Amino acid sequence: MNSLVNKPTSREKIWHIVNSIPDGKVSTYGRVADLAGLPGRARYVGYCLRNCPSNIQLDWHKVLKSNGHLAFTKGTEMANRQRDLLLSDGVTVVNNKVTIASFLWVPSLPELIFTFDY
DNA sequence: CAAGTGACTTTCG
DNA sequence: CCGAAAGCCACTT
Repeated sequence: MNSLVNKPTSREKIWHIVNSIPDGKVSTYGRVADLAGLPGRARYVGYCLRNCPSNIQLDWHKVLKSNGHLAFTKGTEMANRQRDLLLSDGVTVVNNKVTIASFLWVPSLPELIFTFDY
């Protein structure tokens, strides 16, 4: 069946998944890639977050490394910004790191499917 | 077209 | 826990 809308590009899929992460939850580069249908493309997720148009709103701060660490070196301006955004979402950040076991977003299949609006 | 570059991940010591 | 190595792939030079 024909779709009425254009196919999203890979980076649009990534942005969509990132913005689907609920407040108070986090995900990882690798998982975002998987959920966007781009397995093995964790580095590309990082690329897309760094190079996103400044006019779109993106919850980039909810994306962490696979071990829960922020992607930025502790103490850097970006790390501090990300920490503050996470804290204001209710996510605990200790030593530049989030306890993945407590805050990882694990959507059910229906929840994932309905992140897409038709 | 070849080579360098990552907001990455996993494995191994 | 830390670092190195290898795998990864889009993008830039």
